[in-house]
Amino acid sequence: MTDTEPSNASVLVVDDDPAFNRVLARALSQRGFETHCATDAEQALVLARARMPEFIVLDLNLAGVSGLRLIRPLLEASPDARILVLTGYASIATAVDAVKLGATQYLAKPADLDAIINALRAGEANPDIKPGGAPMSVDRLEWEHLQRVLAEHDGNISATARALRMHRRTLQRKLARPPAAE
Amino acid sequence: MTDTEPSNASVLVVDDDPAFNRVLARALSQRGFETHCATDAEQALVLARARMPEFIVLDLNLAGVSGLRLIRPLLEASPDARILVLTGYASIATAVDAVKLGATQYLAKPADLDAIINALRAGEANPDIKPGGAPMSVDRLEWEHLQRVLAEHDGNISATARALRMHRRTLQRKLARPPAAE
DNA sequence: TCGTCCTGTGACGTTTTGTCGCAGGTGAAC
DNA sequence: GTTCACCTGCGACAAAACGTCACAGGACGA
Repeated sequence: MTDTEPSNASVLVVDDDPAFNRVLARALSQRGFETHCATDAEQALVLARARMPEFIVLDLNLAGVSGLRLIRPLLEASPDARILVLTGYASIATAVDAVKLGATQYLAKPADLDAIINALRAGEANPDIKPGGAPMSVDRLEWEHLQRVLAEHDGNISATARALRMHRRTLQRKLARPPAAE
Repeated sequence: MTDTEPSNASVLVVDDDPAFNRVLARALSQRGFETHCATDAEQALVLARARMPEFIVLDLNLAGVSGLRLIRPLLEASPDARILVLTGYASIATAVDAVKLGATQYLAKPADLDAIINALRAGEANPDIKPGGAPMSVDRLEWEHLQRVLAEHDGNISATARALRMHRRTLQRKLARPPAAE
Protein backbone atom coordinates (compact mmCIF):
# COMPACT_ATOMS: atom_id res chain seq x y z
CA MET A 1 0.00 0.00 0.00
CA THR A 2 1.42 3.35 -0.87
CA ASP A 3 0.74 6.35 1.30
CA THR A 4 -1.20 8.01 -1.43
CA GLU A 5 -3.44 5.14 -2.48
CA PRO A 6 -6.99 6.43 -2.18
CA SER A 7 -9.07 3.84 -0.44
CA ASN A 8 -12.40 5.70 -0.31
CA ALA A 9 -13.34 3.65 2.67
CA SER A 10 -15.48 5.47 5.17
CA VAL A 11 -14.48 5.86 8.79
CA LEU A 12 -16.58 7.00 11.70
CA VAL A 13 -14.45 8.53 14.45
CA VAL A 14 -16.04 8.42 17.92
CA ASP A 15 -14.31 10.37 20.67
CA ASP A 16 -15.67 12.82 23.19
CA ASP A 17 -12.87 15.28 22.42
CA PRO A 18 -13.98 17.32 19.36
CA ALA A 19 -10.44 18.53 18.73
CA PHE A 20 -9.12 14.99 18.62
CA ASN A 21 -11.91 14.06 16.20
CA ARG A 22 -11.08 16.93 13.88
CA VAL A 23 -7.39 16.19 13.81
CA LEU A 24 -7.81 12.48 13.22
CA ALA A 25 -10.60 12.95 10.67
CA ARG A 26 -8.52 15.42 8.70
CA ALA A 27 -5.49 13.19 8.70
CA LEU A 28 -7.55 10.19 7.57
CA SER A 29 -9.14 12.31 4.82
CA GLN A 30 -5.68 13.18 3.57
CA ARG A 31 -5.04 9.47 3.24
CA GLY A 32 -8.14 9.05 1.12
CA PHE A 33 -10.68 8.00 3.72
CA GLU A 34 -14.14 9.48 3.88
CA THR A 35 -14.66 10.50 7.48
CA HIS A 36 -17.47 11.28 9.88
CA CYS A 37 -17.24 12.25 13.53
CA ALA A 38 -19.34 11.73 16.63
CA THR A 39 -18.65 12.98 20.14
CA ASP A 40 -21.26 10.92 21.99
CA ALA A 41 -23.01 7.58 21.84
CA GLU A 42 -26.26 8.80 20.36
CA GLN A 43 -24.55 10.69 17.58
CA ALA A 44 -22.37 7.68 16.89
CA LEU A 45 -25.35 5.36 16.50
CA VAL A 46 -27.20 7.80 14.24
CA LEU A 47 -24.15 8.13 11.98
CA ALA A 48 -23.47 4.39 12.03
CA ARG A 49 -26.98 3.78 10.72
CA ALA A 50 -27.05 6.62 8.24
CA ARG A 51 -23.58 6.19 6.77
CA MET A 52 -22.79 2.50 7.20
CA PRO A 53 -19.07 3.16 7.67
CA GLU A 54 -16.55 0.49 6.80
CA PHE A 55 -14.47 1.34 9.87
CA ILE A 56 -15.23 2.82 13.26
CA VAL A 57 -12.52 4.26 15.50
CA LEU A 58 -13.97 4.17 18.99
CA ASP A 59 -12.65 5.76 22.15
CA LEU A 60 -13.52 3.97 25.39
CA ASN A 61 -13.91 7.03 27.57
CA LEU A 62 -17.04 8.67 26.25
CA ALA A 63 -18.83 11.07 28.52
CA GLY A 64 -20.87 9.08 30.98
CA VAL A 65 -20.68 5.84 29.03
CA SER A 66 -18.08 3.16 28.45
CA GLY A 67 -17.23 2.73 24.81
CA LEU A 68 -17.38 -1.02 25.46
CA ARG A 69 -21.15 -0.69 25.81
CA LEU A 70 -21.29 0.87 22.42
CA ILE A 71 -19.64 -1.92 20.46
CA ARG A 72 -22.67 -4.15 20.07
CA PRO A 73 -25.15 -1.39 19.25
CA LEU A 74 -22.68 -0.02 16.70
CA LEU A 75 -22.39 -3.44 15.09
CA GLU A 76 -26.16 -3.75 15.06
CA ALA A 77 -26.37 -0.39 13.31
CA SER A 78 -23.54 -1.23 10.88
CA PRO A 79 -23.11 -5.00 10.75
CA ASP A 80 -20.18 -4.91 8.34
CA ALA A 81 -18.20 -2.28 10.19
CA ARG A 82 -14.83 -3.09 11.63
CA ILE A 83 -14.25 -1.44 14.97
CA LEU A 84 -10.87 -0.24 16.17
CA VAL A 85 -10.85 0.65 19.85
CA LEU A 86 -8.41 3.48 20.55
CA THR A 87 -8.01 4.44 24.16
CA GLY A 88 -5.79 6.42 26.44
CA TYR A 89 -6.54 3.97 29.24
CA ALA A 90 -5.64 0.73 27.57
CA SER A 91 -5.42 -2.49 29.47
CA ILE A 92 -5.29 -6.13 28.57
CA ALA A 93 -8.59 -6.74 30.36
CA THR A 94 -10.52 -4.18 28.32
CA ALA A 95 -8.74 -5.33 25.15
CA VAL A 96 -9.96 -8.88 25.76
CA ASP A 97 -13.51 -7.73 26.41
CA ALA A 98 -13.54 -5.37 23.46
CA VAL A 99 -12.58 -8.13 21.05
CA LYS A 100 -15.09 -10.52 22.60
CA LEU A 101 -17.76 -7.89 22.11
CA GLY A 102 -16.86 -7.62 18.42
CA ALA A 103 -14.05 -5.08 18.04
CA THR A 104 -11.50 -6.20 15.47
CA GLN A 105 -8.56 -4.23 16.78
CA TYR A 106 -7.44 -2.35 19.85
CA LEU A 107 -4.76 0.31 20.21
CA ALA A 108 -3.43 2.29 23.09
CA LYS A 109 -3.08 6.04 22.74
CA PRO A 110 -0.81 7.65 21.80
CA ALA A 111 -0.91 6.13 18.35
CA ASP A 112 0.14 7.89 15.19
CA LEU A 113 -1.71 7.89 11.91
CA ASP A 114 0.26 5.02 10.42
CA ALA A 115 -0.42 2.86 13.45
CA ILE A 116 -4.12 3.67 13.26
CA ILE A 117 -4.34 2.90 9.55
CA ASN A 118 -2.36 -0.31 10.02
CA ALA A 119 -4.75 -1.34 12.75
CA LEU A 120 -7.80 -0.48 10.65
CA ARG A 121 -6.46 -2.61 7.83
CA ALA A 122 -5.36 -5.53 9.99
CA GLY A 123 -7.60 -8.43 9.30
CA GLU A 124 -8.45 -7.28 5.83
CA ALA A 125 -8.92 -9.96 3.24
CA ASN A 126 -5.43 -9.43 1.86
CA PRO A 127 -2.85 -10.45 4.46
CA ASP A 128 -0.02 -9.54 2.08
CA ILE A 129 -0.53 -5.86 2.71
CA LYS A 130 2.45 -4.81 4.82
CA PRO A 131 2.11 -2.32 7.63
CA GLY A 132 3.13 1.04 6.26
CA GLY A 133 5.00 3.93 7.75
CA ALA A 134 7.65 4.13 10.42
CA PRO A 135 6.49 3.35 13.93
CA MET A 136 6.70 5.99 16.60
CA SER A 137 10.03 5.99 18.39
CA VAL A 138 10.00 4.97 22.01
CA ASP A 139 11.12 8.47 23.03
CA ARG A 140 8.24 10.10 21.13
CA LEU A 141 5.74 7.60 22.52
CA GLU A 142 6.85 8.28 26.06
CA TRP A 143 6.88 12.05 25.55
CA GLU A 144 3.29 12.09 24.27
CA HIS A 145 2.13 9.83 27.06
CA LEU A 146 3.74 12.06 29.66
CA GLN A 147 2.22 15.16 28.08
CA ARG A 148 -1.24 13.64 28.02
CA VAL A 149 -1.13 12.50 31.64
CA LEU A 150 0.33 15.86 32.68
CA ALA A 151 -2.52 17.66 30.92
CA GLU A 152 -5.02 15.46 32.73
CA HIS A 153 -3.46 16.54 36.01
CA ASP A 154 -3.61 20.24 35.09
CA GLY A 155 0.13 20.52 34.76
CA ASN A 156 0.78 19.23 38.28
CA ILE A 157 4.13 17.47 38.03
CA SER A 158 3.95 15.80 41.44
CA ALA A 159 0.50 14.34 40.79
CA THR A 160 1.55 13.22 37.33
CA ALA A 161 4.61 11.49 38.70
CA ARG A 162 2.47 9.68 41.26
CA ALA A 163 -0.06 8.63 38.61
CA LEU A 164 2.73 7.25 36.46
CA ARG A 165 4.49 5.73 39.46
CA MET A 166 7.63 7.53 38.44
CA HIS A 167 10.01 9.57 40.58
CA ARG A 168 9.28 13.28 40.37
CA ARG A 169 12.93 14.08 39.64
CA THR A 170 12.97 11.68 36.77
CA LEU A 171 9.76 13.14 35.34
CA GLN A 172 11.21 16.62 35.53
CA ARG A 173 14.33 15.56 33.69
CA LYS A 174 12.23 13.91 30.98
CA LEU A 175 9.94 16.94 30.66
CA ALA A 176 12.98 19.13 30.17
CA ARG A 177 14.16 17.00 27.26
CA PRO A 178 11.68 16.69 24.39
CA PRO A 179 12.33 13.84 21.99
CA ALA A 180 14.17 14.48 18.75
CA ALA A 181 12.07 15.49 15.77
CA GLU A 182 11.02 12.67 13.50
CA MET B 1 -19.11 -19.95 43.56
CA THR B 2 -17.44 -20.83 46.80
CA ASP B 3 -13.74 -21.57 47.05
CA THR B 4 -14.39 -25.09 48.11
CA GLU B 5 -17.06 -26.03 45.59
CA PRO B 6 -15.90 -29.19 43.84
CA SER B 7 -16.57 -28.67 40.19
CA ASN B 8 -15.20 -31.92 38.68
CA ALA B 9 -14.50 -29.98 35.56
CA SER B 10 -11.41 -31.10 33.72
CA VAL B 11 -8.53 -28.78 32.96
CA LEU B 12 -5.63 -29.35 30.60
CA VAL B 13 -2.58 -27.30 31.63
CA VAL B 14 -0.15 -26.61 28.79
CA ASP B 15 3.20 -25.11 29.68
CA ASP B 16 6.71 -26.07 28.68
CA ASP B 17 7.85 -25.84 32.30
CA PRO B 18 7.03 -29.18 33.99
CA ALA B 19 7.41 -27.70 37.45
CA PHE B 20 4.89 -24.98 36.70
CA ASN B 21 2.50 -27.60 35.36
CA ARG B 22 2.79 -29.70 38.51
CA VAL B 23 2.25 -26.80 40.86
CA LEU B 24 -0.76 -25.44 38.98
CA ALA B 25 -2.27 -28.89 38.40
CA ARG B 26 -1.97 -29.73 42.07
CA ALA B 27 -3.53 -26.46 43.15
CA LEU B 28 -6.42 -26.90 40.72
CA SER B 29 -6.93 -30.51 41.90
CA GLN B 30 -7.25 -29.23 45.42
CA ARG B 31 -10.07 -27.01 44.23
CA GLY B 32 -11.86 -29.99 42.76
CA PHE B 33 -10.73 -29.87 39.16
CA GLU B 34 -9.59 -32.94 37.31
CA THR B 35 -6.29 -32.02 35.73
CA HIS B 36 -4.01 -33.14 32.91
CA CYS B 37 -0.68 -31.65 31.85
CA ALA B 38 1.21 -31.26 28.61
CA THR B 39 4.61 -29.70 28.05
CA ASP B 40 4.52 -29.45 24.27
CA ALA B 41 2.16 -28.93 21.41
CA GLU B 42 1.89 -32.51 20.31
CA GLN B 43 1.18 -33.77 23.79
CA ALA B 44 -1.39 -31.04 24.25
CA LEU B 45 -3.26 -32.02 21.09
CA VAL B 46 -3.22 -35.71 22.01
CA LEU B 47 -4.65 -34.97 25.46
CA ALA B 48 -7.18 -32.48 24.10
CA ARG B 49 -8.57 -35.21 21.84
CA ALA B 50 -8.39 -38.01 24.36
CA ARG B 51 -9.76 -36.18 27.39
CA MET B 52 -11.99 -33.44 25.94
CA PRO B 53 -11.18 -31.04 28.79
CA GLU B 54 -13.67 -28.35 29.68
CA PHE B 55 -10.88 -25.83 30.21
CA ILE B 56 -7.38 -25.41 28.81
CA VAL B 57 -4.76 -23.20 30.45
CA LEU B 58 -2.27 -22.37 27.71
CA ASP B 59 1.13 -20.74 27.97
CA LEU B 60 2.27 -18.75 24.93
CA ASN B 61 5.96 -19.54 25.10
CA LEU B 62 6.11 -23.21 24.20
CA ALA B 63 9.37 -24.63 22.97
CA GLY B 64 9.75 -23.84 19.30
CA VAL B 65 6.16 -22.83 18.80
CA SER B 66 3.98 -19.91 19.72
CA GLY B 67 1.04 -20.89 21.85
CA LEU B 68 -1.08 -18.66 19.62
CA ARG B 69 -0.63 -21.18 16.82
CA LEU B 70 -2.00 -23.85 19.07
CA ILE B 71 -5.36 -22.27 19.83
CA ARG B 72 -7.17 -23.32 16.69
CA PRO B 73 -5.87 -26.91 16.63
CA LEU B 74 -6.81 -27.24 20.30
CA LEU B 75 -10.33 -26.04 19.58
CA GLU B 76 -10.55 -28.46 16.68
CA ALA B 77 -9.52 -31.26 19.02
CA SER B 78 -11.87 -30.10 21.81
CA PRO B 79 -14.55 -27.87 20.32
CA ASP B 80 -16.27 -27.15 23.62
CA ALA B 81 -13.14 -26.26 25.53
CA ARG B 82 -12.64 -22.79 26.92
CA ILE B 83 -9.06 -21.60 26.59
CA LEU B 84 -7.36 -19.33 29.09
CA VAL B 85 -4.07 -17.94 27.84
CA LEU B 86 -1.59 -17.41 30.66
CA THR B 87 1.70 -15.78 29.75
CA GLY B 88 4.65 -14.08 31.31
CA TYR B 89 5.00 -11.85 28.26
CA ALA B 90 1.50 -10.47 28.18
CA SER B 91 0.68 -7.73 25.75
CA ILE B 92 -2.40 -6.18 24.26
CA ALA B 93 -1.32 -7.29 20.79
CA THR B 94 -1.14 -10.96 21.71
CA ALA B 95 -4.29 -10.70 23.87
CA VAL B 96 -6.23 -9.36 20.87
CA ASP B 97 -4.85 -12.09 18.63
CA ALA B 98 -5.53 -14.81 21.17
CA VAL B 99 -9.19 -13.82 21.61
CA LYS B 100 -9.69 -13.51 17.87
CA LEU B 101 -8.30 -16.99 17.48
CA GLY B 102 -10.79 -18.33 20.00
CA ALA B 103 -9.33 -17.99 23.49
CA THR B 104 -11.96 -16.96 26.01
CA GLN B 105 -9.64 -15.32 28.50
CA TYR B 106 -6.10 -14.02 28.82
CA LEU B 107 -4.04 -13.40 31.92
CA ALA B 108 -0.57 -12.19 32.62
CA LYS B 109 1.74 -14.25 34.80
CA PRO B 110 2.13 -14.17 37.68
CA ALA B 111 -1.53 -14.80 38.45
CA ASP B 112 -2.80 -16.34 41.63
CA LEU B 113 -5.05 -19.37 41.78
CA ASP B 114 -8.21 -17.41 42.42
CA ALA B 115 -7.55 -15.18 39.45
CA ILE B 116 -6.97 -18.22 37.27
CA ILE B 117 -10.16 -19.95 38.43
CA ASN B 118 -12.18 -16.77 38.02
CA ALA B 119 -10.80 -16.35 34.53
CA LEU B 120 -11.62 -19.97 33.67
CA ARG B 121 -15.18 -19.44 34.76
CA ALA B 122 -15.60 -16.03 33.16
CA GLY B 123 -17.96 -16.42 30.29
CA GLU B 124 -19.35 -13.48 28.44
CA ALA B 125 -17.50 -10.24 28.07
CA ASN B 126 -18.31 -7.70 30.72
CA PRO B 127 -19.17 -4.38 29.07
CA ASP B 128 -19.43 -2.79 32.50
CA ILE B 129 -15.72 -3.02 33.05
CA LYS B 130 -14.58 0.51 33.60
CA PRO B 131 -11.70 1.48 31.49
CA GLY B 132 -8.97 1.80 34.10
CA GLY B 133 -8.60 5.14 35.74
CA ALA B 134 -4.85 4.84 36.15
CA PRO B 135 -2.76 5.70 33.12
CA MET B 136 -0.38 3.12 31.82
CA SER B 137 3.08 3.24 33.29
CA VAL B 138 5.83 4.29 30.94
CA ASP B 139 7.37 0.81 31.15
CA ARG B 140 4.08 -0.85 30.21
CA LEU B 141 3.42 1.60 27.40
CA GLU B 142 6.85 1.00 25.95
CA TRP B 143 6.45 -2.77 26.29
CA GLU B 144 3.10 -2.70 24.43
CA HIS B 145 4.61 -0.57 21.69
CA LEU B 146 7.60 -2.86 21.28
CA GLN B 147 5.34 -5.92 21.17
CA ARG B 148 3.07 -4.36 18.60
CA VAL B 149 5.91 -3.26 16.31
CA LEU B 150 7.60 -6.66 16.75
CA ALA B 151 4.35 -8.35 15.69
CA GLU B 152 4.19 -6.08 12.65
CA HIS B 153 7.67 -7.31 11.72
CA ASP B 154 6.77 -10.97 12.17
CA GLY B 155 8.94 -11.37 15.23
CA ASN B 156 12.10 -10.14 13.47
CA ILE B 157 14.11 -8.43 16.19
CA SER B 158 16.66 -6.84 13.86
CA ALA B 159 14.00 -5.30 11.63
CA THR B 160 12.04 -4.11 14.65
CA ALA B 161 15.10 -2.44 16.11
CA ARG B 162 15.78 -0.68 12.81
CA ALA B 163 12.16 0.45 12.54
CA LEU B 164 12.29 1.87 16.06
CA ARG B 165 15.78 3.29 15.51
CA MET B 166 16.94 1.50 18.59
CA HIS B 167 20.04 -0.62 19.02
CA ARG B 168 19.31 -4.33 18.61
CA ARG B 169 21.07 -5.17 21.87
CA THR B 170 18.95 -2.70 23.77
CA LEU B 171 15.76 -4.08 22.20
CA GLN B 172 16.76 -7.59 23.18
CA ARG B 173 17.38 -6.55 26.76
CA LYS B 174 13.99 -4.86 26.88
CA LEU B 175 12.20 -7.85 25.35
CA ALA B 176 13.69 -10.10 27.98
CA ARG B 177 12.32 -7.93 30.76
CA PRO B 178 8.54 -7.60 30.78
CA PRO B 179 7.21 -4.70 32.83
CA ALA B 180 5.92 -5.31 36.32
CA ALA B 181 2.31 -6.33 36.73
CA GLU B 182 -0.12 -3.52 37.37
C1' DT C 1 28.68 -24.07 -0.97
C1' DC C 2 28.39 -19.25 -0.26
C1' DG C 3 26.55 -14.91 1.07
C1' DT C 4 23.47 -12.42 3.78
C1' DC C 5 20.90 -11.73 7.52
C1' DC C 6 19.30 -12.99 12.11
C1' DT C 7 20.05 -14.02 16.88
C1' DG C 8 22.24 -14.72 21.48
C1' DT C 9 25.45 -12.88 24.26
C1' DG C 10 29.42 -10.56 26.97
C1' DA C 11 32.12 -6.52 27.92
C1' DC C 12 32.97 -1.70 28.79
C1' DG C 13 32.59 3.31 28.74
C1' DT C 14 28.86 6.57 28.90
C1' DT C 15 24.44 8.11 30.18
C1' DT C 16 20.36 7.96 32.81
C1' DT C 17 17.74 6.74 36.79
C1' DG C 18 16.40 6.38 41.63
C1' DT C 19 16.95 8.43 45.66
C1' DC C 20 17.66 11.98 48.93
C1' DG C 21 17.28 16.35 50.44
C1' DC C 22 17.59 21.52 50.40
C1' DA C 23 15.28 25.77 49.47
C1' DG C 24 11.68 28.67 48.31
C1' DG C 25 6.88 29.59 46.41
C1' DT C 26 1.73 29.17 46.58
C1' DG C 27 -2.79 28.78 48.25
C1' DA C 28 -6.16 27.59 51.67
C1' DA C 29 -7.60 27.65 56.32
C1' DC C 30 -7.76 29.86 60.57
C1' DG D 1 -0.61 37.57 59.36
C1' DT D 2 0.50 32.83 60.37
C1' DT D 3 0.59 28.03 59.61
C1' DC D 4 0.39 23.99 56.99
C1' DA D 5 0.52 21.13 53.09
C1' DC D 6 1.87 20.64 48.83
C1' DC D 7 4.40 21.96 44.64
C1' DT D 8 8.59 22.95 42.13
C1' DG D 9 13.55 23.54 40.81
C1' DC D 10 17.66 21.60 41.41
C1' DG D 11 22.32 19.26 42.82
C1' DA D 12 24.71 15.13 44.18
C1' DC D 13 25.83 10.29 44.12
C1' DA D 14 25.44 5.23 43.72
C1' DA D 15 23.20 1.99 40.87
C1' DA D 16 21.23 0.62 36.68
C1' DA D 17 20.65 0.85 31.90
C1' DC D 18 22.18 2.16 27.34
C1' DG D 19 25.08 2.50 23.20
C1' DT D 20 28.46 0.35 21.08
C1' DC D 21 31.35 -3.27 19.54
C1' DA D 22 32.17 -7.70 18.31
C1' DC D 23 32.18 -12.80 18.34
C1' DA D 24 29.92 -17.02 17.14
C1' DG D 25 26.68 -19.89 15.14
C1' DG D 26 22.16 -20.80 12.74
C1' DA D 27 18.85 -20.21 8.86
C1' DC D 28 17.71 -19.42 4.34
C1' DG D 29 17.96 -18.46 -0.50
C1' DA D 30 20.65 -18.49 -4.67
